[in-house]
Amino acid sequence: MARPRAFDERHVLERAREQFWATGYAGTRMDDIAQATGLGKGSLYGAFGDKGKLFHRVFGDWCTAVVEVAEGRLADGPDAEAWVRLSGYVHLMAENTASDTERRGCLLAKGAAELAQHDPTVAGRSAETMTALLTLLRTEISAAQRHGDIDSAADPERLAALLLTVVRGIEAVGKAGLAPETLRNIADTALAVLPMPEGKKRSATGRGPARENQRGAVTAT
Amino acid sequence: MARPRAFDERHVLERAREQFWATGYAGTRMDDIAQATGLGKGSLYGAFGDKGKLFHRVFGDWCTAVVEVAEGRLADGPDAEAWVRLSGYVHLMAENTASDTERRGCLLAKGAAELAQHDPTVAGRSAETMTALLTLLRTEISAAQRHGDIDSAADPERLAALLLTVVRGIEAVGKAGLAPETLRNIADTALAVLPMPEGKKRSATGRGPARENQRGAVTAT
DNA sequence: TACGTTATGGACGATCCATTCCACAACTGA
DNA sequence: TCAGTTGTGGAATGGATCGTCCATAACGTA
Repeated sequence: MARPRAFDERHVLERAREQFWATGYAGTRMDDIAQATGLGKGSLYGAFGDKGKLFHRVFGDWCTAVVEVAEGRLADGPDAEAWVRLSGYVHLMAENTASDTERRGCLLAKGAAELAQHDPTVAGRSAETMTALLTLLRTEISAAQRHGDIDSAADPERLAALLLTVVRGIEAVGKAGLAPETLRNIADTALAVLPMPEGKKRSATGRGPARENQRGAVTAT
Repeated sequence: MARPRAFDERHVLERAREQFWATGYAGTRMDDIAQATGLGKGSLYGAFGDKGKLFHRVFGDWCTAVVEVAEGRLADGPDAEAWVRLSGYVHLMAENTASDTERRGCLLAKGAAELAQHDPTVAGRSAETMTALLTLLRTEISAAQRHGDIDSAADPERLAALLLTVVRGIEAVGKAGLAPETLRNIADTALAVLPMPEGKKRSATGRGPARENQRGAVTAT
């Protein structure tokens, strides 16, 4: 019927994401994206609308990825391993920030900081993402409570909010300049202070389980 | 000797801060600032250099204020009240974010998110600020430990990093859209999970002490 | 009071950037 | 092979924005 597209949409979105991630919304020019993707401006605008729509697309995909990473590690499996999943997730998030040597931070945080105040779409999407993460964490905490790894007297909703705050906070203080090793320690400490059931004991200063290797994989934070 | 300035520098910096705070660095125009302050561009540039220098000035002042707020509440007073000071500070920070109805967030977080990656001045200043806060929190935690309000087996350095992360994290999740009441709960929960000495007991879900009124005062977050 | 110096503020120039436009290319169905 | 449709890329456009310039104003000093 007509000339087919010569580019892969996913690929273009990836490149666009890199740009927005690196330089923020206002800081990236459409020319940058055109150059980074190899597309002409005509194709770019024809396929994605305008700069705002393109960012919303990228931002939305990122939020989806953030939740998917969490879903891949939380709220699925036997109660006996809930604690391991939970601490694995928190450590993973800390590791992501700690190994972000370029200090790009997280596109979710960056986008929200820059645009949430004036852009309802961004504000809404980031709020959705937060509540989704909250739900996953709460579910996992409840599981850990059933298995006796967390004091069942504690309110899982509140602990989930605390953990989410710590995870997002690690990102924030990391961007603000705290050392990578400090960030990893924070994750350990946060897990260590979660209330244990009577009898069991975890040291508040103790190190967490061995952390997994990161191998430079870029994971949505 | 010459014509004196017709404006108050502090006042101008305040207005400039409002602008940067509301719309970020890239998002504010020098014309906006000129209009907001009533100054002409000539005066503005004559007095502050260029946009970058003006922002650095505003950002630096903000960082100073953030530390001063903390200094005004922490690390000064008898050990017996250390815990009260600590929880007062954490609650104050949460309240600031919770009552930030305009969703402006914190200029420190916003500026760091937007510029730290490419602007060494901003990066350095925000890092300094974090370590200053860390020191204040550590001092206060040590005091609380001496008085027996926090388990002395815990590493004050680590607990301080955790609390700082929670405070900054509250700002982040607040900007991302969590409800004000949730933010206040997070502060309570974070304080509740701090390790108590053997024998004493705090409930992980218990509410903190009554929170002070905020009266709409704008405090550096 | 006259002069040198600094402040003022608005017009101006130069640049940057999002978006549009257009001539041309690639493809399909008739 | 031709016509119709959609994709392509780069030039052009129009508006926005940073920073400068300059004629003038306000002050201290001689």
